[in-house]
Amino acid sequence: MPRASRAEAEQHRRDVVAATSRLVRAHGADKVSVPQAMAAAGLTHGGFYRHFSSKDDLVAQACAAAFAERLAAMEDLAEEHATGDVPARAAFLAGYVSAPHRDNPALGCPGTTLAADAARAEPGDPLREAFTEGLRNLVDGMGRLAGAADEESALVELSAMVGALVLSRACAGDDLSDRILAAVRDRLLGGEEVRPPS
Amino acid sequence: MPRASRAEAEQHRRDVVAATSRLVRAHGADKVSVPQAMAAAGLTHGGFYRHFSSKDDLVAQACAAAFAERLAAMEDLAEEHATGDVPARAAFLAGYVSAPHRDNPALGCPGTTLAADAARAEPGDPLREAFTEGLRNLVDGMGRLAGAADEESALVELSAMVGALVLSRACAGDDLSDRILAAVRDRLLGGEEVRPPS
DNA sequence: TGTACATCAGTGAACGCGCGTTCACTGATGTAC
DNA sequence: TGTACATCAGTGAACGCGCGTTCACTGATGTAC
Repeated sequence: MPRASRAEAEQHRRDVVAATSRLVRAHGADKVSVPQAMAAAGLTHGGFYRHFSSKDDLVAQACAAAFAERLAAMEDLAEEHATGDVPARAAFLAGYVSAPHRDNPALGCPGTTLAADAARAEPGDPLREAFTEGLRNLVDGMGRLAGAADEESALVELSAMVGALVLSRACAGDDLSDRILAAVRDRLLGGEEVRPPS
Repeated sequence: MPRASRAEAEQHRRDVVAATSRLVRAHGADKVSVPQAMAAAGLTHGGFYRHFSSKDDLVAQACAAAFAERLAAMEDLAEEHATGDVPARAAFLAGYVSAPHRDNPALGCPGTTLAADAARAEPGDPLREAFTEGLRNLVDGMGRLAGAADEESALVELSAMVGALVLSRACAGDDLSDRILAAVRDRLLGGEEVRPPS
């Protein structure tokens, strides 16, 4: 594959970002190498620097893509439940604080999987910037889902949700893991009956 | 230093674990190398395998030490406030969900700093085991601080606290970081007046 | 529409580096008498 | 208490490996006429 068309090349770039977005959520930024990221999109590592200025650049783009994906899912959920009997907020929450989300970090919220990597990055680091912007959008999105609740409520809820996911993943396999999810889900839903999103 | 006495050697082992406990909380398990861990205790890397069976073994011991340290601090707090006018729970919480804790991960709660590493470890991994046990003890300790509240409440509170710390660290430098801490602290304290612990 | 040529996406070998781990060695510590 | 010797904590060089990054090269794509 010595020369792809511009459209193909652009698609390759998107493929690498999408694949890395999943890999990095599952394994952490440090555990995903440039050759692995390229291979996940069917390419060899040599062409990497025609698409990205550095590995940090790719990771930051992967983080932004993960947040964008999650926001899109939230928008869909808001539309689905706009006229239904189950509030969109409850559906979102029940899907978020759940065993499937715990067990599939690769497709899960980057707020739970990339926070540690963002925290360890320097303040000027592109990952830090991407994470911060993504988190801001996520908080705004939650406010919209809940019907313009105050920011404080959105921040408290999101903290509990993220903390529950992070802790339950860290002790997955132990009884405690399920108890954490159940406790936070029940408390945040306040006893509401909820059909989990499909 | 060709041969230390047994007592010295045991002290060296403890020094390495203590130093690694701090390094690993600040930078993550992957970013701390065996030579760095040994150097932090004034040793060279060659003698490492007389003390530890592998790097994973050291990291697990460092995790356990970090939890033990935190639990000891909780016990002290409980004693200090046993007869005071400020409930121990409120003092603990105010210290936990705070800018100093956010800005000093090296000495902070391993529940916030090592959860990501534990989550990415395999279920049989010694780090996973050490984290799970430490977390269980932390939950129990919170129950005792709050005066035998139900486990569900302790789990919900701890999730919110950990989530707030993790997210605020990931966007430190941005306004959002302080707002997260303030929101969770205010909500959990329910408006109580609190003197932060020294 | 054809032709000539410059561009550049992707390849695969190579670079220097730090990693976790191993090992022969040193010499003070610990022990047996 | 003194002596002889085995033990072993710590040293520093070395191992194979995978990392991020660079580079000469290939040949289809894109463009100018």
